[in-house]
Amino acid sequence: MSEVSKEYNFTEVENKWVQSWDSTIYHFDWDSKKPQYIIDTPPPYPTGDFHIGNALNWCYIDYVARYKRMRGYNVMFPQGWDCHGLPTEVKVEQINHITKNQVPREEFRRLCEKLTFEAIERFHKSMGRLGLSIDWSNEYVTMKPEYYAKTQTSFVRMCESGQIYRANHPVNWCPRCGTAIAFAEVEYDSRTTTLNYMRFSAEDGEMQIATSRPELLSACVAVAVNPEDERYRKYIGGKVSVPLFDYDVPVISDPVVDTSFGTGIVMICTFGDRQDVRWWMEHHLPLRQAIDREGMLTEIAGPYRGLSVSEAKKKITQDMVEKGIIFKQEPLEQNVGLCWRCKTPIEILSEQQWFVKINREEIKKTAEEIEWVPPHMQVRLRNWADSMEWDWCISRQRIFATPIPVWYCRHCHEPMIAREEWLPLDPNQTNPPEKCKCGSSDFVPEQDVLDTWMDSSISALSVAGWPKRADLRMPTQLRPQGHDIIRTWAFYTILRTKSLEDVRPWDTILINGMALGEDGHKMSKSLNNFIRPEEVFQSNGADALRQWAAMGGSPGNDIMFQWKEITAASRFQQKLWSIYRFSLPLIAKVDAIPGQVDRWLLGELDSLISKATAAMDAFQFDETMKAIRGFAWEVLADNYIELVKARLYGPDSPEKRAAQNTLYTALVTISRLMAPFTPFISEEIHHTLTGESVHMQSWPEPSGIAVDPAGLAIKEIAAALRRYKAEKGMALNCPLQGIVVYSDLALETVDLVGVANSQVESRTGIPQIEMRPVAVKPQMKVIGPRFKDKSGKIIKALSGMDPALVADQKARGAISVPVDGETIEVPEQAAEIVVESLSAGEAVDILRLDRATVLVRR
RNA sequence: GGGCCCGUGGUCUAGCUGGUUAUGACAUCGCCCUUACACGGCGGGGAUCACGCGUUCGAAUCGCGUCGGGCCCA
Repeated sequence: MSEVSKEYNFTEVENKWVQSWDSTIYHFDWDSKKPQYIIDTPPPYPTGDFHIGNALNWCYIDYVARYKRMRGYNVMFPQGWDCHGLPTEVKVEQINHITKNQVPREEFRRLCEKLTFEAIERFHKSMGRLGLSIDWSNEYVTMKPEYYAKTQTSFVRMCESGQIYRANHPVNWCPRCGTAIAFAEVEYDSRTTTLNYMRFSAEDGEMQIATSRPELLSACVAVAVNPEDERYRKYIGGKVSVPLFDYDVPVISDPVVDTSFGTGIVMICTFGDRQDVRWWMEHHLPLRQAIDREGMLTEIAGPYRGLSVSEAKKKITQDMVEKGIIFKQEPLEQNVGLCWRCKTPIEILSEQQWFVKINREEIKKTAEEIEWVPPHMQVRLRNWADSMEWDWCISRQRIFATPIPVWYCRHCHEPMIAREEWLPLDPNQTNPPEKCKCGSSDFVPEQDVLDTWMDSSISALSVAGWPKRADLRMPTQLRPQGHDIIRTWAFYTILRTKSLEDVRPWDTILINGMALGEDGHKMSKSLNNFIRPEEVFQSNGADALRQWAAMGGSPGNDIMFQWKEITAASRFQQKLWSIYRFSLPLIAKVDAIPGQVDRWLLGELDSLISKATAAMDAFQFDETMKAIRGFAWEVLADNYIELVKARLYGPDSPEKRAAQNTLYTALVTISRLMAPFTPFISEEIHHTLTGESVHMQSWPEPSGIAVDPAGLAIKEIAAALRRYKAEKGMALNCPLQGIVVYSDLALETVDLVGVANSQVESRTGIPQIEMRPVAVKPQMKVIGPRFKDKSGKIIKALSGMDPALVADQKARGAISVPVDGETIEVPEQAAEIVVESLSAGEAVDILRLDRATVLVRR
């Protein structure tokens, strides 16, 4: 018991508990009668580094999980791993010095899996060190057959219900990666290109058009002008000839054409940009594909066939300048779409791909059924939904991903979609056990694979038991995630859950901000503001990092990482440790009747519990921690302990036992309130005091004790005496000649004697000194609502009245205020009187407090 | 060009269903080693709450506008 170290040794304590905790207490109980609280935890991409941002996300989830468990919920805090994806493929190629086409598909996939498993292991270690209460019995790994069977099942079911289809449709295409990508994977960057002015010959005269993409000339399918544009009205409905390639295209009109851009005439190609796609669909134009999957020009480009886009651009421009077709060039600032992965400019190609239908209205409606924390984040999802123009392209031309369970009949070309009972499967490894409708059993496998978001967008369903469990636990209760993936993960999850099971995925979505570096920029290796959680574990421990995550800012806002916050957290832990170290040999869990000061402390503790509970229910972790810190530091340590020290050090008595028990209660309660935030130090304290794990306890309930005003008065007197001594330059333990406290609350003196180290006399009534009202202080919140627009005048009049007169009237219950010649009666609460005391030459100093007056003999 | 968010002492931050003494941390200044803690205690200084207009008896808080910053998108 007396072996408590002076300094809190976080390394020793945290390592001890990491090793001895039993993680099965965090397992979800599928048969429990308690209300369920299932968390749809983000499955991170494990091949990356474990960084502060990950830690922040998980801290938020862990606070909620631990709190809800303590509140009596059957909590599932599962963890998944979103494995598939191009970054892993690239890494495997680098590590093994191969390209994916040099080894068999299966072999390449195996290499990717190996790398991923190793990465997951590293994450496990860091997560354990962070003290997360994860339910590892519900871990999922998207690259494992038992998970991707679910992805495939979802694909098959959505095909059956017509929500997934295969079609020739424009897609965003990365020529370098050789794959289709979704809008969510397109980044934008501004580049300077050239705007070329060129001549097209029309039936009567010529039309001058401006384009930044002359290499797409052979893909030109129409020329458009604004119907309001007087200059070109006569051409509408006619034809023009495409130069160099010499074929006719129609001149159409469309109000979207910007008359002030270039010449006001636009060349429509299939496809230069998204606007081209819109026009192409609206005006039912033909398709002329001039670029192939490798980013080379096709045969319709004639002599330019086989050139890359940039080579073709150079060559065509040069030829047209020489022939006088291009007559003017100017620089143009333009935003171009890039592949998020390799930053190559994307092209829009028309491709045979698989698509998921997007029902914007249904998604937005479902989003409304979900509670968004903070609420404005829902707007981002709505805006994103409204900006979607085509369906979600889900096929990818990659290897490390969930295979699309489809074959094509070599004879009739009909697709054969796998049956659910055949899953999981890779069509490249197995043939369908059935013949095609046409009778043939000769099939070509689908080589494309599914977008990785197809895996992770069923996370909520998966953790809730889909598709096997008869008692599907949908909706889940909480989705915690960052605001950066609202348009992807949140959007796709809502879409898929609604499509597959016609329910919302979650009751609540809690959005966290990004972790910023100390320079205020998003934490990244390239900016060199990158902090590893391990650094903090080493220097200050996991509890300190967890406190930073809670206190750094309110949820939804970006949170800057700051070492000084970590230091402040450590100091608080040290403070708590000192309180604990002081208390341990003195406290006891005994029956005792609390005195005034004890009831003040217990009342404050009650209000702390209420405050913390309300804040936790609203996911306000910063408020909760702040309230706990404030209580432990100011209320408990600096005031209560200082007041009761004399009792605790003194001989056994009912008063001593009351202090012992009160302090014990406060410490146990604080350790429980802090358990969700700082699981290690809370456990150390709680376990030593009670012999039980804090993580098996329930959340504290208020005991219904109100703050005792007498106790509060004593605390204020003690503070005033400390201040008095400080001002007089006395040591704090310097005895005073004698103290008399006057208060109607009949104050107990036991603690005041100790804290002042002096004789204390307690009297009721008012001391024999003169008190003079010197000013009137109008109370706006009383006057304002009652007298509305007259308030200003009343306030002015009140302030100008004789303070003695007002004090007199106030004592009688109402105050008459002269305003504009009439007299208005205001209630006595409308004014406070500022009083000055006159010591009248007496040999005492007077300390005037709200609840007491203190005379100190000089 | 559009949407969303933000702009509070030197720095970071809370408050923002309107009520006059604006929260906390770090930093800073003065005093104090008081039998848990100097990683501590006590006391102090420091903010026209970005700017302008408006609503209101009253605005950090509500509305409009301007400027500055961030994120997402076109």
